[in-house]
Order: sequence, then C-alpha cells, then structure tokens
Amino acid sequence: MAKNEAHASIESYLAAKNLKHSRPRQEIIDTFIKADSHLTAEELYHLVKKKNPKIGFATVYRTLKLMCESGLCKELKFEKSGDCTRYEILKGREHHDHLICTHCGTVVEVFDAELERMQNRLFKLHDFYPQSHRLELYGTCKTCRKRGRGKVSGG
Amino acid sequence: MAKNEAHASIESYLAAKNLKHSRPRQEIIDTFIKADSHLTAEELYHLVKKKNPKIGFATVYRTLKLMCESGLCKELKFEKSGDCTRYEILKGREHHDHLICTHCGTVVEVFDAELERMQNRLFKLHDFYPQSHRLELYGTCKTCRKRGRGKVSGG
DNA sequence: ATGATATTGATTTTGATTATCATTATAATT
DNA sequence: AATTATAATGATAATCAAAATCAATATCAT
Repeated sequence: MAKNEAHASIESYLAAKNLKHSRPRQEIIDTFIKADSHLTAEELYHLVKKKNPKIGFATVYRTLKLMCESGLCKELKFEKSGDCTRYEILKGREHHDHLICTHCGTVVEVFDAELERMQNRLFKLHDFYPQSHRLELYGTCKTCRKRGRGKVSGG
Repeated sequence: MAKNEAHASIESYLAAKNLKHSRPRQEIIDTFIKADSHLTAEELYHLVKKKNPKIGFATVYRTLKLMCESGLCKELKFEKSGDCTRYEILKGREHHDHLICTHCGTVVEVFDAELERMQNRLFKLHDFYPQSHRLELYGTCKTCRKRGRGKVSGG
C-alpha cells in the first residue's frame, strides 16, 4: 500500500537524522499523502490550514523540502503551468513521466518501457553514468480540443 | 549557415512588429549568436559588457525575451544547475534534447529519432494533440568519473 | 520535571526576472 | 538638417516563490 510505504520512507529519514515528530509536520505529511495529487506549496498550505489553522507557510515549505530529501516526494517544475513548483509522491508508485495539457493543466502520468531503454542507450552512447531524467510531453487534451481550445488552424 | 538563418529570424520578427534596430539590441543578438552556447542572462550580460560597457542588465533580459518570442532562441531550465535560466539558439539547428553532467555542468545535445517516435506514440495513446516536449538526461560524464566524481559506491 | 535540541510561525531576506519611467535613440517625413 | 512620433534604453524599484532568521515553543530522553 502506497500510504504505508510513503510513511515508512519519511519515518526512517526522520529517525536517521534525529529529527522530531511534531504535530504540524505530521499533519502536513499526512495531508499531502492523502491528497495524492500534484500539489503546489500553496495548495497544500490551504489544505492543511483547514485541519490546523495555526500552521504557517514556512513550515509547509520546510516539510516539503524534508519530504523531497527523504525521497518521499519530488519537485515538478513544468514549463507551462505558471512558475510555481508542484510536488508529487514517489514512494509506493512506479516511475513515470508526465503528459501535460497546456490548456486545462491536467497532468497524466505516462510510462513506456521502450522509451526508458532508448534513454539509457543515449547515456551509453555519450559515455555518461545515468542518474535521472525528466521527460514532459505538452499538448492539448481531448476535452480541451472538443471545447475548441488548442485546435490546429485548418484542422 | 546557422548565423544567417538566426539573423533572418530576428530581423523578420522586428520588421513584423515595427520594432527598431538599436545598437544595444544588435550587439546583444550578435554576441549571443556568436557565443553559440547555452548561456545565462548574466553570462551574456558580461560578454556584451566587454564590447559595450554602457549596456544595462534590463536590456539583456528584454532582448533575450524578444529573441525567444521570435523563435530565434529558447529558454532552458535545467533541474540541477542552479536556478537560473539558460538560453540556446534554435534557428539553423536541428531539434535535440539535452544530456547534462550534474558535476561539471557540461551540456551535450543529443537526438534519437526512435525516441521521438515513442513520444508521439504516447501523445496518441492518451489522445493529446502534441505541442512540444522536454527531455533532459542527467548523469556523470566520463571526465568527471575519471576524476573520481560521481562514482557509484562500490563501483 | 529538567535540559538539550529541534521546530514553529511571523517576518524579513534573497535572487532572478519584470515593470516603471524619464531620457535618449531610431527612422520616416518634411 | 530639422521635425515628429514612436520605440528603446539604463537605472531603479517591484514582484514573487522560496529560503533564512529568530525568539518562543514543543519534543523526548533522562
């Protein structure tokens, strides 16, 4: 179960670094895991605020950073959806890339094993030791096309 | 020749928008095209400053923006090389993706036709109309590995 | 309960990029 | 060459997400 693996990930990180289990930290982590979507810091802040109005913005940022360091989650900086960073849970999920609708902002998680192999081929070809990659596909989703947005002229 | 196509691109954009040929603008464009590398605004600023010390930072930013709008160049926002945007010339060059060494910052331009096809397959599969994509491969280059940087533990 | 240390929330600061604005430059016209 | 309308410049201030600061508070082993 994703939720347990996610919690285990941050738990062991906190333990290894002698960090404490505070109430706000726990609430932020739980809210983020429960939301299970590509949130911005601000969106997460508002979600957490509903449960605990005393929570500050800084703590949300700090906790997101912590979660990223622990490997629980990851920053997403898409090209065409404002300037702010989104975050997604990694633990308990398969590796995937992102397909983003430039009109409505919908994010679809995609995967192609062959595409991964091609990428490794490129690493080898140029004699790089592979660490990570980022692939984002930008386009217009079916719904937005039906609504006449993002159409090709003359299409 | 890349240089001519690049110049033609920005020229026609300026003409179409009734923009003027100023000395600073011309110097910035020329310096950028001549440098022919993945520069930051600051790097370009310092390069231009050598030729014309009166040039201001704002004009460099403005001209870079103009160049991007005209399609002459493009913003690159890599994950692991600071927070600042780099820019690269597009005109007169083939489409390519980027392979980045996370240690020395070297950027290698790569291309794989099959990989492009895979990407289009994903667009189709999810019923998206394709607009663009971004693929970045992060790893350690040969030189950095030889210098003992970016080695796998126990490698 | 105590003490050492980590965490919090409010606030300020940072750093890259944009916007503002008075002055100057451009380019077409007279 | 002077005129004119418009665009561009450079200096500076504003913006905005994210990070740093700091006094007050919470955590947790003892």
